[in-house]
Order: sequence, then C-alpha cells, then structure tokens
Amino acid sequence: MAAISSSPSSHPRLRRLSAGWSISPETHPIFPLLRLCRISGELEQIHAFAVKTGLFHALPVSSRILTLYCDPELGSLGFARSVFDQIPQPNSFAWNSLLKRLVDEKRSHDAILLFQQMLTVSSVLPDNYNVPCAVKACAHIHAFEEGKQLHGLTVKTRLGDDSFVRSSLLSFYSKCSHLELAKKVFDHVCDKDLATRNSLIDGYVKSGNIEAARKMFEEMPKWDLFSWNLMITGYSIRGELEVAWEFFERMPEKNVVSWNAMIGGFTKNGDFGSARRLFDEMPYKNMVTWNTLITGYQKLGFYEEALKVFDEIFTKGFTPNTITLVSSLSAISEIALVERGRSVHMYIRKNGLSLEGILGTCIIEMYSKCGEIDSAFSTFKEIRRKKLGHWSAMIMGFGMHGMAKEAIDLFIKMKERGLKPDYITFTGLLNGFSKAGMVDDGLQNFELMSKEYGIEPTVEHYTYMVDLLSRVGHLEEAKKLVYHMPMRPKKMIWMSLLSCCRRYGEIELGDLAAKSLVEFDPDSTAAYLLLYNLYAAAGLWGKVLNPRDPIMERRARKKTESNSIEFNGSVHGFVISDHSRFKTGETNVKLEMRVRLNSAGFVQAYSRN
DNA sequence: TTAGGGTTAG
Repeated sequence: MAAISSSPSSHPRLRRLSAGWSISPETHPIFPLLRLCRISGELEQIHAFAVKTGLFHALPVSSRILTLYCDPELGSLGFARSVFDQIPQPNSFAWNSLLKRLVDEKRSHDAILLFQQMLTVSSVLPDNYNVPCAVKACAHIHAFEEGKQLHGLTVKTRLGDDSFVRSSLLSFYSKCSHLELAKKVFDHVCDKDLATRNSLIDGYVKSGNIEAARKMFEEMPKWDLFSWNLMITGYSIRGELEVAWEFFERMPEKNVVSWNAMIGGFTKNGDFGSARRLFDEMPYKNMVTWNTLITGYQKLGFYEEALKVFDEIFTKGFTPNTITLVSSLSAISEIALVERGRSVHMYIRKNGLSLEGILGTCIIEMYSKCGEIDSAFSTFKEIRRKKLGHWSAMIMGFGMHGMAKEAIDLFIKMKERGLKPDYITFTGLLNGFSKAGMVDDGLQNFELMSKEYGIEPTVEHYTYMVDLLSRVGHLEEAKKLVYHMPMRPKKMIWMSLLSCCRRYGEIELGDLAAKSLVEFDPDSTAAYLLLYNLYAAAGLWGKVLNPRDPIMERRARKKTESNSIEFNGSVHGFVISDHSRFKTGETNVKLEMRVRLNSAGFVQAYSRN
C-alpha cells in the first residue's frame, strides 16, 4: 500500500467529496469520479480516499477500484493482486477482472488456479465472462484435460450457448491441434460471428491447411483485420510469400500485427532484405516487431545480425522483454560470445528481472555453451525456486563439459526434490556419459528413461548413445543401434561413428558412415576430412588420392567453413583445415566444441580483438 | 461507462 500515501484532500475533486458526504455506495459521487479516472496517480488518490473514509468496505467501490487497477495502464499485476486480497468477499467483477489480467499477462497457470479457487472458496459461479478467460489460459499452455473439463462445465451450465464461450472453446481446440473437435464446436454455433470464424481459420492456418482457411475466408460475409492477418500468417507459413503479400496489399486497413506477420513471413523464408525494408517503412513498431527480426536472424543462424538488432533496440528507445532476451542469449550461446552474455546477465540483474523462469535457464545454458561452467553453476545455485528447466540446463551443462559425476549428482538431487526428469534432462545426462565414456551408466539410464519415466528416446538420445558406444570402441553395437533406431539418423550420428572408426581403424564402417554423411550434405567438408584421416591413419594412400572417389573428389571444391569463439575478450576464428590436429595455442578453452572441432579437423586460424 | 472470445515474437 506504499503508493497510497498522499492525503486525500490534495485532490481538488476529492476535497469537495470528503466534506461530509454520507456513505451511500450506489449514489456516492465517488462513482463518476472513478469513471473519470485516467491515470494511476488519480486512482491511487481515490483509493486512499476510499480506504480512509471506509468507502472501500462497500463492495461496489472496492470492485470498481480493483477493476481499474487491473487495467495495465493504471496498475501493476502485483498491486492489483494485493488490492484483491484486501477485499473480504470479492464479487464476480473482482474475480473476473483479475482473471483477465492474469490471462493477458500470459500467467496461464495462475489464471487457472485463480479460477479453481473462485469455484471452491467463493459463491461466484462460472459465467460467460470468466469461462472464456479460463479456457484461453488452458489454450495458451495446451492444458487439454483442463480445457475439456471446462467444456464439460459449459455443457452442464448451458453456458455453451454464449458466443464468447463457444469461440474460446473453438480456439482452444484449434490451438491444441484438435481441429476435428474445433469443427464440431463450430458446427453447433448458430450465430457464427467474426471471432468464431477467425478461430477456425487460425486452426486451419496453424495445421497447414491453407486451402480450408482460404475457403472459409472467402465464404465470410465480412472481414476485419484479424481475418486478413491470419491469411498473411497462413501463406507465410507455407512459404507462399507472393500470396501473403497480395493479402497484405489488398487489405483495406493494416495494423502493427499485419506488418509483423508480413515481416515474419520474410524472415522465416530467409528474405531479410524485404523484412528489413518493411521494418524500416512501417509507421509504428512494438516489441513483437523487434523480436520477429531478432528471432528470424537467430533461427536461420545469422547470430551477429540478430545481436546488431538487439543493440539497435536500446538506441531506438525500446525496452527488451523476455522473448528478446531469450532469443539474443540463444544467439550469443551459439557463437560463444561470453562477454556479451555476461552483459545481458548484468542487464537482467540490474533491471530486477527474475531468473526463476526461462531467463535463468538461458543464462545457465549461455555460460555452459561459452565454456564458463563455474559461472553457469553459480547462477544455478543463485536461483531460489528452481524449476525443471534450470536443473536440466545445468545437467546439460555438466554433460557437455564431460562432468558426468556432477551431472549424475545433480540428477539425483533433482529427483530427491520430487521433480520428474523429462527428455531434456536425459539428453544432458546421456551427453555426460558419452563424454566421460561411461558405457554401463549410459546404457542403464537409456533404458531407465523409457521404462521408468515413459520417455521415448528422441534422435538426440540415440545420437549420444551412438557417440558413447563408438567412443569406447563398441562400434558394432553402435552400428546396430543406428540400424534399429525408429527415426532417420542425423548428421551428428554419422560424424561420431566416422571419427571413431578412424580411431579404431574400422575402414568398412567408416566408408558407410562417410557415404551416409554425404547424403545429408553433399558438400560436407567434414565427411571428406574424417574419411581422409581414416584412410591416412590406416595407410591407405591409394584411397586418399583416388580422384574418382566421389567423396575424395570434394576436396577440390570444398568451401571454407568458419566458426568463432570469444575468449578473454578476443574473438578467435576457426577454419577447416586439412590437418587433423587442433592447435589451441595459448587458449585453454574448456568446451565440448574443442572436442568436436578436433575430431572434425579444425585448427585455430586467426584471432582478432 | 466495472468483466468476456479471434491475429504477430519464444
């Protein structure tokens, strides 16, 4: 209540009001005053006045005050919540306002909990205002079971006749990828309004059925902005940018979402020139605009470009949000720019942003990938309420640094805290076993994962298992695993196998791995280098020099590939070389990258400050 | 005129 410190008599309108009005909530002039309230300072003064005069005890007054605090322009969520807690028996307006604010701020779990709390501790019933909010929260986090229960509730209470309730359910099923259920809800709606139709279009768009989306769009009696924006998104997802552009140009009115959707279409399809042109031309930008550009660059591997845009945000007077920081940290991790990562960490700390969410996970991951496992661990220890993501990121960090013992210890502690590991946790753990060459533990946990936790191994899990088996020379078992895995092996699997074949002189299997590697990437320099080393190590110079060998032939037209790493304030670049030795020079970089680079025949080629 | 559903960034 620190904000309610000013005297109620300081406000001219309040001075008049406090002069002896009897407290009759329905007719009291505080109501027109509340309606006129536009800025937080005014609201705080009216609030203070209501508390001091006892008017706040009247539910119509307190609920109106709360509703105003729930407006993001007038109050923070924390403050709204504390005002809510001051109301002994909140009415439906109070519950619904707070619920809406939670949903708008994407606090979906809290919103669902609040709705449940409302049903159990208050006499407020589910209605056509709060049910759509609760359904929206379920849609956001894909809480399918909870959403279905709400659907059941609407059937029992006949709330399903309401168009808001219906469209929220329709959108929920669309977002949970149950389009058949969405269509079922849609077919039962008598008055199909714009939002209802748009929800279904969204479902079609997200499931890639652009034809159905277009049919629906064309059959609509009228469009508004949402419909057009959905079509732009739909064609962008399909990579049909010309059609997306047609919609963008044809629409009678554009808003920031239209521009963002079109920019997103360009970035997703790698046309950064058009994306940037549109970005520079648009009349108004929001944080989604900036994030669209940053994530676009980051996802396609243009990390430095992503970080340039990140810097630009500050010069243009915008404030990065969680998504901006997540994407930028991801770019920083990929190119291991630890000093940049540290400055983002400082920014987070300085601005009081919590590490208890995804940002904590990103910082741990960033330090781990940049080789600073100690900083990663001290960040991890700093986080008070650790979530599964933090544990998994730290296990992954230890894993990639070959610190299998630390990874296992953490895994055990995590389970002791009652947390259930997920597929990411096991990815980190198996990576640790593979780096440390711990076959028995690796195999045991690989089995435990599906048997005890019901987690089906992904291609990453298989990759680390193949890597582990190959490293210790169990090449036949590794080969068997590759042939028995239910999905197509990825490039890394063949790389591991091939590099270990060199070490153990397994020419035949190495040949096979190299050919499979080339199938993925016909210009794979790594395949050539690994195979070259394999033949050379076995003294098979005839094969090395055979110009008709399709793999060896690539030597002549191989491209120069480069990578970089920041260490001690300098950026160190690496290019692929014919030499298989990895000369680290002065730098003693503790990174798994070093191991990978080594096996792929990289050498340090240049350094710049 | 105290409260609600559908679009863009992870």
